Amino acid sequence: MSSLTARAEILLQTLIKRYIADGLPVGSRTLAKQAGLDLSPATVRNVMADLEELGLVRSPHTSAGRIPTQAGYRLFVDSLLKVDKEQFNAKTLHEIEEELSSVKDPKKLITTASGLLSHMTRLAAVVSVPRRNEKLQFRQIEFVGLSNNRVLVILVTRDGQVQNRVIYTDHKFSPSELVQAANYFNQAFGGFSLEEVRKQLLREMKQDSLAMRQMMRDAINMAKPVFDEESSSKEDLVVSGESNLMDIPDLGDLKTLRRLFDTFTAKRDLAHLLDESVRREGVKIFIGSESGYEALEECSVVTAPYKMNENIVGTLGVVGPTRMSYEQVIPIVDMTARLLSGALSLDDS
Amino acid sequence: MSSLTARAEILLQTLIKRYIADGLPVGSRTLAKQAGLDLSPATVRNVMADLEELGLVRSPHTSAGRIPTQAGYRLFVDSLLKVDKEQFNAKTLHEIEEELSSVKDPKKLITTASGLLSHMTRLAAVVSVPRRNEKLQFRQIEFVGLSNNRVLVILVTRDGQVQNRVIYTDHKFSPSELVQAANYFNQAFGGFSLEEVRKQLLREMKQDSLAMRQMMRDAINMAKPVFDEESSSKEDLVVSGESNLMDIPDLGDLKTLRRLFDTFTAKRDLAHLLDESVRREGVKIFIGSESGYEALEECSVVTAPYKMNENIVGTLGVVGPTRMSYEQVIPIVDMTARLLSGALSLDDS
DNA sequence: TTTTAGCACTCGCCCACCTAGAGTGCCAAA
DNA sequence: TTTGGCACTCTAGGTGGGCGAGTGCTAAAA
Repeated sequence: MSSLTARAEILLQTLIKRYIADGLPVGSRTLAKQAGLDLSPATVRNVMADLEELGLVRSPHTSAGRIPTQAGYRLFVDSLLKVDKEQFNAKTLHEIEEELSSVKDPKKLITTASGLLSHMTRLAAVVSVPRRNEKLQFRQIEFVGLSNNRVLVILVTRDGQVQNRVIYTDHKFSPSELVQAANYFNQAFGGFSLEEVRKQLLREMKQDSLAMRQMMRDAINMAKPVFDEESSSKEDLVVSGESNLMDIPDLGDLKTLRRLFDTFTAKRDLAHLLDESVRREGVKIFIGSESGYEALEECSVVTAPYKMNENIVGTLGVVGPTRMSYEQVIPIVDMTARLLSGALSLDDS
Repeated sequence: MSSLTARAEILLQTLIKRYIADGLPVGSRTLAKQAGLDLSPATVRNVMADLEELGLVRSPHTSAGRIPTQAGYRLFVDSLLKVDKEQFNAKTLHEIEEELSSVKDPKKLITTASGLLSHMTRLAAVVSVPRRNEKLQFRQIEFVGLSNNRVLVILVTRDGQVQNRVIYTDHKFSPSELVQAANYFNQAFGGFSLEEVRKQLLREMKQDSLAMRQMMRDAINMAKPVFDEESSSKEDLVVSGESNLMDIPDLGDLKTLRRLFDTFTAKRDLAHLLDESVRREGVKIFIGSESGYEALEECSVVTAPYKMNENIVGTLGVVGPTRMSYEQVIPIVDMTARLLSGALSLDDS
């Protein structure tokens, strides 16, 4: 890739900014005035011809101006775009921070973050709900007998998260049996991480030594499903502000919109996309078909991972038209990820 | 309301059916052929003029055929429409029944029902999640101490539903204190309905007799929030298949669609609408502005309440264009409500 | 060599106009 | 009361011309 002349870069940059601003193809005349380079339209035309040859811009038809191609956007966000981290004033930032920190429940926190994101960007927001962290410490288990040989198993972690599930047993347990089983279990595994507990359970079941009392065996059998479930629980997503996309003229096509909405509902593709972003810190951008999903062809996705106590646990992002204001969206996504990380980490004292 | 002649009724009925089928205004020529009455177009025109005067049909413009008005639809569903309950074959019905009864978790049952509904009708489906039934029997409460004076309160009802909440206390409780408090509470209130428990709690707190031991007081104070919460917990909705509405030409207007989607997201208006339907058994239909919500002006809503052990606990329904196939939608909504009732009631043995 | 002015050309958009077709309302006859 | 006939109305869709925006190219200027 031969590097562009400084002039070409400036022109490309102004073209893209202009196009992002009003969505109309930009002509040489406009561009010449806008760029502040004191060039004639004719010269600009020559440069545009070069850019077109490089595949960075194209004209929708002969007598229209130029619009950026996907490659053009790519170059733009990679090297032409200077993101002003301070761009949204400290006041707004503070409001957001407050709004987030006022929410106690982690699940609600995710929803709130998603809502904020879509509200600020006026685009669709996606936040991945972190799968339950295996590092969490096991605190307590509780068995509650129900009718018909059913037992309600309640699992509590050290930070106060609760998971529960009804299981079926092969015979009826008396209340005191259940209490005993729970006591045994709590003593045996208290303070372990969920991961360790599950591993240990597997081991115990394999051995199944004769020395093991029936009661312990029951306790383990009853508890096992709850510990298994969480590991198989697939990551979920919270989506909000989808309908914002209906106001965007670029996606005016009902067909496109329909596929987009179906993607949001199915969530599968989006989940994959967010997963991509989970590995590395910082904002990541998928432009058009870079996402690899047909439904997102006309869209860009801006994502950033968020952390909980220094571990990346999930990703958030927004989906909008390729012609979105990256300048504004990027810092918003970035900050929201940071603030969410902060809010999530605070509580776990 | 002067009653229509039999002929007028037949014509109106065929007109509406025809219009529902292909969405085009129906002219006198077509209608004359279709109705099987052996009338000339001219005669039909006369009748149409009468119907127009009665406000049952209207023409979009001079040289178009007629389309039903809201009042026309009303009359149609009220007295002209014969719904064939047997219309969808027993096989389908069985499949649905099986799909529903294979789901154990009540929450998932709601989601599944919603999905089925939208899939079968190709419209948007709404199912209200029943607010926690106050008639439910209290079974057990559990207090789990967390860090920083926080206590996790877990409430279990007889049928195995779990509600939990973290509360802040003014001092740290020892594990044994928490166990004692829970024991006291469980003995005092076991077997009561949630409603009774809350009432009783209020009474106890008012008295606050000196004779009351500190431990009981603590127990009551800790438990109270959980019992209060549920009563204030607003009814929630599960919506699915919204994007089906994007395929419907009647709602082609992006503006309309946008408002509709916002309504689905906000859910408030829909919840009210479903509430309307909760009082009386059977299918209820809101046509166009009858719903009272502007966003639903171009839509009809078909709802039916569902039960759990003979008590109506929620409502389900579909939202679609006014020009929907009531003939098909009504029995689907009806059957789904019945089947959901069945599936919900089975489990609570 | 680079930049600029000039010019012919292309294309999309808008508007005005037209026509065909569908359907109506009304009147007079059956 | 019903019907055929007829004049009328309105929409959808197609056509053609003018306008404006913008281009590519060429030749002259810097």
